[in-house]
Amino acid sequence: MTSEQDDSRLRQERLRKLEMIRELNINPYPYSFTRSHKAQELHEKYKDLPADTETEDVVRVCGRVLNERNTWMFVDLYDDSGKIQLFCHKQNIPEEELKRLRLLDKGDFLGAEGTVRRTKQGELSVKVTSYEILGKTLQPLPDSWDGFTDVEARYRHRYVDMIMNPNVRDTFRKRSIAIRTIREFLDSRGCLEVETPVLQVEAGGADARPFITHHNTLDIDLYLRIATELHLKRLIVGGFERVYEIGRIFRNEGISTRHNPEFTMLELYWAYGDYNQLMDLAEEMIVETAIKVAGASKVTYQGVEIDFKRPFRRLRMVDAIKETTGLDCSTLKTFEDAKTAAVKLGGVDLTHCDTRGHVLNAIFEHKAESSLIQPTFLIDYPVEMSPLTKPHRTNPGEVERFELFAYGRELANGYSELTDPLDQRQRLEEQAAKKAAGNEEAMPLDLDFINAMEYGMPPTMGIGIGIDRLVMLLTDSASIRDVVAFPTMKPIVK
RNA sequence: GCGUCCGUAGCUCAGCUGGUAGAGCACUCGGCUUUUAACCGAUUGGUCGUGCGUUCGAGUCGCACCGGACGCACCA
Repeated sequence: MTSEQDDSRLRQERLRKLEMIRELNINPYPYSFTRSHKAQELHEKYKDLPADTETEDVVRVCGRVLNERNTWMFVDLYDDSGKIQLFCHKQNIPEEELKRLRLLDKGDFLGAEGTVRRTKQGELSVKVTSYEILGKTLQPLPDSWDGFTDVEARYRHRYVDMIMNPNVRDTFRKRSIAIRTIREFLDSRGCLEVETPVLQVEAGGADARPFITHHNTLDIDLYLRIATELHLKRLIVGGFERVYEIGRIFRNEGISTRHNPEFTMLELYWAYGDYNQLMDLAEEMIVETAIKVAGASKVTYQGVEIDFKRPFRRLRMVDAIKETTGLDCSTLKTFEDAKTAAVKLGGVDLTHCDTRGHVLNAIFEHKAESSLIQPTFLIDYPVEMSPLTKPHRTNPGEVERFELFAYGRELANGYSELTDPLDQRQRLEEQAAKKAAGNEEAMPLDLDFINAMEYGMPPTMGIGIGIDRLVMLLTDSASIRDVVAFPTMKPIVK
């Protein structure tokens, strides 16, 4: 096991110092501190101050001590805007107070007052005349020489990760910017942000295994939602023409660098539009988000340049298959034809395929998906794997669905929503039959959803975007855990 | 669930075909210093992931287990 950051020797030492601070009648955990400037503000205000120059300007700064040199003569103080150096010298501070600095440790919070100067070395500093401790640390921070690199420890103690690794804080700021951009984009287009139930009697709207929980007084099992789709569409039925939810989704599946059991999805439903208009809208939103987060529509992800430049390529699934395998799907009339062709290609896992459409999708996933590096809308899916999607207006057996891929990964899924209640009932009954036959990922029959649709639903376009995966791409994060502040971890068994 | 790799001091790691458990950093003490110290000196710190086995002798070899990383599978 890795360190729990509780080495008793180092902690005891800090407890000893804490005791000494208290014996001096100093509160090591005071109530407030009035600051005049953040570090960044000082750097901006005094950017033209020459080296080895003093000012008379008195400032008050506060933050966390992360480094100290020359026996506390130079202290690196960090706030959430950056670093400012403190210069602590007996010339300016009473000697006994100067000595008390040694009761501090790296990691402690400190407030200081003094004048602004730039040192001979060119480092902007606060020449400290008085200081106060604002929070004593008991746990030692990781070695700043080696950094905090243990992958497991970083995720388990994310707060330490954030203290030690500025890029981690930066990633979460960017995540916030991404979500805010999307909100503003949608709000400015008349979309209404709504909230729908997390706890559901049946978990529908996607193919995934749900988490199960229990309500005590009702004495019933409930599922955590695997999608927000079915409730958002009820809102469309209810008369809201543009609704969206940025919500946590829970799926009881494997954990990997691209999957966290809980993740954040944007789902948007917009009446009177179809999947063609939706692709235009999605492009615009994603490009705007990329520019706000990464500064440009072009980003580098894991060494590969990804250009979110409009328009994104639009590629029919059957054409993607043809491009990479040479296979003409129109010659595959039946499930058996498709299976035979897939076996002939080799390397296609058909374990969960029970229809022609699923086989085509498997061929795509195994042969073509990883080659979709630049943003590409894969369009026109087989009807069998899309029970909530409107049939294609011209191509039999297909539906008006797209998925957006970038770096070979799925980012979004959208379609012209199925609005025919009779067709919907039939498709969900087929799903329910599969579920009854043991397919854990098939959708349950949500009769109330069908009932809602029987009350009438306008033509609607709808999309789901994996926010975590989008943020991964825009922040060059290799793992979904890098963009989730507190990723799911196996508990430590003692 | 399967495969590959990994587990030695608080951290980063060394430790050869089996033979006295090490280094740097951190911590503590001391020194030096009115502009950079990631300095100098000394001390402290270990059930070598756990268990069993082979052996005169195991950090090292074997087996099992625990934990982790990555990949695959599952999953958009």
